[in-house]
Amino acid sequence: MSHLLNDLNPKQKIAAETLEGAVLVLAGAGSGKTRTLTYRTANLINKGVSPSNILTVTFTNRAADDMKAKIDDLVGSETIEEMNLGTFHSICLKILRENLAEVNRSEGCLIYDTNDSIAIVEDIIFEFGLEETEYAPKMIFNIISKAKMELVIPSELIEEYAQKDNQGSQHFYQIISRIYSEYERVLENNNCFDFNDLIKKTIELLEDNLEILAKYQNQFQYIQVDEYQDVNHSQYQLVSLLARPQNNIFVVGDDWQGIYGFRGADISNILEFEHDYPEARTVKLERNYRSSNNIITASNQLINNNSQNKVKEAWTEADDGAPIFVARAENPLVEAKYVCKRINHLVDFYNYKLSDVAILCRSHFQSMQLQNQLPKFRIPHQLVGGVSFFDRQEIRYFVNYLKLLVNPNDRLALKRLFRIEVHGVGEILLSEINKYAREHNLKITDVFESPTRVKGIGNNKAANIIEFQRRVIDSIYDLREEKLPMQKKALELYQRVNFDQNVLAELDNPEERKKYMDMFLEDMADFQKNNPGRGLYDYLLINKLITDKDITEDTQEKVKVMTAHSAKGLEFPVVFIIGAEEEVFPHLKSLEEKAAGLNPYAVEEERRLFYVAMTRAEKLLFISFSNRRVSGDQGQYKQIVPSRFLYELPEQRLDFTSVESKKGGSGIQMRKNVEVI
DNA sequence: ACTAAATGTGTTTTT
DNA sequence: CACATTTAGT
Repeated sequence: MSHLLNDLNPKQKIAAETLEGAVLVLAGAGSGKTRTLTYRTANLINKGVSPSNILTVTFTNRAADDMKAKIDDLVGSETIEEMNLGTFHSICLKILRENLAEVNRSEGCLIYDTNDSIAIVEDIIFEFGLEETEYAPKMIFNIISKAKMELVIPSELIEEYAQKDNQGSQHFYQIISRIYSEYERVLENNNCFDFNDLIKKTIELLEDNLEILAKYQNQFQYIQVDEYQDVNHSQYQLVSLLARPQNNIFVVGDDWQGIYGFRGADISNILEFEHDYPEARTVKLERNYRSSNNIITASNQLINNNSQNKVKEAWTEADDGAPIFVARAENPLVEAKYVCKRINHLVDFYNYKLSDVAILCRSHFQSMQLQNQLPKFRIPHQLVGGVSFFDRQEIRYFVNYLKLLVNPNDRLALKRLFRIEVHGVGEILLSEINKYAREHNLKITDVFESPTRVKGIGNNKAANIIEFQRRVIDSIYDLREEKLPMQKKALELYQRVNFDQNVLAELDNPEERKKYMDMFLEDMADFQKNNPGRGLYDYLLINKLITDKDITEDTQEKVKVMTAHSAKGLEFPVVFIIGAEEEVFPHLKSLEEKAAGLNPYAVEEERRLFYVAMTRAEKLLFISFSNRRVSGDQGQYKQIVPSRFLYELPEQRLDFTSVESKKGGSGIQMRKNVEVI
């Protein structure tokens, strides 16, 4: 199998052949880092390492799937199943599921997403009688979440944060610490994990149980981590814990592409790898195989405006290629039309396919204008990320029934069902019911049996609650006992609670929602067919962890629209970056964070994100911005300042165009080289 | 006292 | 334009 490594260049080969000890691969965009990682894995297996002894961590599920497919080509599919390949979250979930009792959870334990977590915090704040204006649930959750990523427990929170934040008083953090500890208690009671728990609880499990730690350390003889620049403190701790004592740890990353600071990612992990592992071997992959020289040169010049960089070059033997097309549009509508026209032009005259094209934006909302215009130009498109199928209201509603079916302890799901189904009882009465249950040491569903005991609940309201209890809760508890295939079970529940009549009919557009519900039930059937032996529980868990589910299925001829974040790791012959404007890209929040001194590197992260966006392009790169934007309702125009990043690109590599809508006409005038910004 | 309708607001990025 | 908060109505 030695020919396998001949596909690699000398540097890549060194990386793929260094199997023992700590290795840091600094790999620029398009330098073949996934390829190297894939070949190294195949090499390990060919050298006799058992696939089950290899742990490979990727940053997204999509990257994991990609790599699986590539390794599959090299070594065959049966070994893939034995390998531990996935995101931190999915790997940790697997470990936790093997040791639920040790982390105070039991069968049926589900995952709370950010919305769920905030809802829990909101309840606690309400229960503690705190003012939501002063203690905004979202803000509190962010603090808790950050603490969990840094492995700070409630009792440590005060001294960790009170001094650092001079605006927050000691008192403020004392209260947050109390909320945090209550939050942890509620999650345990509800038999749930939040995203951070997946990492944090795994570390606690390993630290508290030395034989379990030894077992996994022994299993994961070889550890490989992709996108190491995006690893946060807890993930870093987990990796170093598992890698001991042999420290066969191979990390790949690019400090220029660290864009997840907001999620706790700390690029000093990659910057200090050689300090953490003094024996480490460092390999730099600097040759770019992806983009034209103009794109490489321009993006290099951009990224060198950052102060926090590891010394690294990026070079290519490719030709200059086309210049980078920069366009100023009169307003966002004109900008969207410009993008559409260019795409049609490329398809009609330059032999590009629609699937060659990606449109990247900073924030989801920017894609609205495009979503309107693309169909008008008959350009099929696919929105990647954003509001997914599973975020639709009716799907979210129905998932609550299923969650309770799987995990009867999930009080949040129960509460949401109550809010959906029971009319005439709002926030205040429900908390009275809760209080009654607590004081009399009853389950809340026991109180539902005879609700008139609670003050404020009269006969009419009681009747509604009892009806809810019979139709919904009893159905769910009955169905728990039955041994049915999950899709049958879900369908049965759907009919028993009469979802169509009781829920869908109350919402707007019930017919359309019904269609999505049918799709949902169909998706469950598919899952069941493709994953024999797995049940409803797996289905719910997987949908929590996989947000880019629909990306792989659709390989049709479509233009892809996505955020720069979700474009990471991908490449396209043609890339459009829209909204290259101050306060959009770089985002206003980052500018504010920097101005307030909260995060001096906020704008550097935006620059890295812009760098990521640019380096997705292989041949053609278009960057556009608008001149003015409608700000109020009635035509108040706000002048827009072009992004500072545009000024950081080398002029001689650009081709500047100004785009205006012709008065009274439908066309767009192109004036070439009017001026260079 | 609670709900439903009407107004107001403000919008990062994701596992 | 989707969300939350305020206001009027039952």
